[in-house]
Amino acid sequence: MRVTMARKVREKQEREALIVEKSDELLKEHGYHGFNLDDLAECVEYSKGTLYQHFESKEDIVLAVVIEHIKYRAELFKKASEFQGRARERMTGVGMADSILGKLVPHSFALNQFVQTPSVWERTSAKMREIAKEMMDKVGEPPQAILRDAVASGDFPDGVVPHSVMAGLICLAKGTHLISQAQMVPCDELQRIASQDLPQNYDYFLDGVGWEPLSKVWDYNETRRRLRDEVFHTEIAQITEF
Amino acid sequence: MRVTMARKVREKQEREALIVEKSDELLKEHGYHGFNLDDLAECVEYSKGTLYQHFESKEDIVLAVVIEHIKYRAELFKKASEFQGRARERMTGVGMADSILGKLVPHSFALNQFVQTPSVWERTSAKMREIAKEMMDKVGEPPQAILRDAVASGDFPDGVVPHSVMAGLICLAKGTHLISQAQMVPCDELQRIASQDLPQNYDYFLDGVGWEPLSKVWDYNETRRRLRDEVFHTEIAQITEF
DNA sequence: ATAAAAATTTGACTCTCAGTCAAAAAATGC
DNA sequence: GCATTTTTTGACTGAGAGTCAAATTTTTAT
Repeated sequence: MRVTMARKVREKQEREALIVEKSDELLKEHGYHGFNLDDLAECVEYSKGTLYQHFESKEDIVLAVVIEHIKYRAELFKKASEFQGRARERMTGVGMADSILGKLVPHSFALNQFVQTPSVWERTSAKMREIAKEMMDKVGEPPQAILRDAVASGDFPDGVVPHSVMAGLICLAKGTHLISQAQMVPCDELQRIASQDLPQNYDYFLDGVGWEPLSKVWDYNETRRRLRDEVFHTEIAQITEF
Repeated sequence: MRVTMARKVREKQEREALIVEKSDELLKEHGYHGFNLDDLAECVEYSKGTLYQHFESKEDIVLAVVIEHIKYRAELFKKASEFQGRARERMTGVGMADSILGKLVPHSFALNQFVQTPSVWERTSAKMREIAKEMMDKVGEPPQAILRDAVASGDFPDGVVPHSVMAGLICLAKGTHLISQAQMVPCDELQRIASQDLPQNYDYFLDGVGWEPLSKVWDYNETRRRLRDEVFHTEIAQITEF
């Protein structure tokens, strides 16, 4: 039966989406330790056994939640890269997208990191890991396209490896988000400063690389203002303070 | 009894050190999920009940292990900050210390991050958290001293907030180490590049900040060579490839 | 429409493991 | 050497991940 099959597949997908959605809520509310499959089963109104029809393990469910966050991140990056402006402005937009994600889905980065802990990762299914990797590639596409444009337009300095710059930016962003959620830091002011000054540090780094136009001849705060109004209007409206 | 008491305290400390040491080994080998207290009890040749005389929970033991890593990090930072040279050279040494730690104790950063997951952190004892925070302060001291020197010597540019720079460096380093241990990244080359190019990215960032002497007038690869030979000789000897 | 067959769902059950605690053992004091 | 205090022990409890045979639902065949 063609029709029946199609409905079944759709229902299965819908239920899977429901499980992931409720898991995200439970994880957000109770953290990983407080998250258990008996509660989840009750919450989605299916038995525990049925959960195992969709996911191989508890960790697999957590990875599915993380994949949703990655998907959202890829969307925001895409939007940033479509901004009309110089390549460096668009890369600034990518950094801003990350900041926005950190505010809209605060548990996102820590959960992402957690699920990549070797002992957690190895309990996820190969299928889910595959999807996660594909989704991560999608995240990488916009920044890579921007880098290509930067090189093509001559804004990017000779002798600098584009991927190295991307690595630097991504590491800077990742480190910042994790520091801002950290329980202990090498210096008390650090936490407040880190998340607050990420845009500034982005500017420093790109100036150091020599990516034109440098911040002394271009007002990137103005760029960020435009990004805020023109690109991330909807997202920022959902954040109480920005 | 004075003498008896002193011996008892010492024995307790020694046993605690043994538990932490063996836990570190077990965690390194089997990861967090494969690490259980029955195995640990057998390994240290004490019963499970005795473990609970020293630590409030499994997570408390993990935090104790992380504290040892932090202690080692503080030592390396201290050594770096005592290098004879310009402030920026010494800060470069701090970055190098982090890279060395990442190679000598590869599971260190991921475990550090893991223990700070809210649901793990809240299961640790207040006492252990206190020690962790004190140790973290020790980590922060050398970089802060270097920053003070940089400002005093005039190497540090006006109008830049010193702590913001420290935040940037720490975030860059943290992000890099976590990326290098990550299971999924936005782009395949990233992982190799990230850890390999951290010194380079450090230079870019500090150039962007405008911290004198800039890398175009000073050879920081030479600085790193000197650090390697003069400061981190012993540590680097323990690493197979650097 | 009905029965047989196939697919899906269920929750009681197993097993592992963190954490407890009463009893045993060891250390201390007199 | 005996009584008291301190320390150690490991059997036990409870929580929760993962399983699987039985129950239920859906599909197919007649």
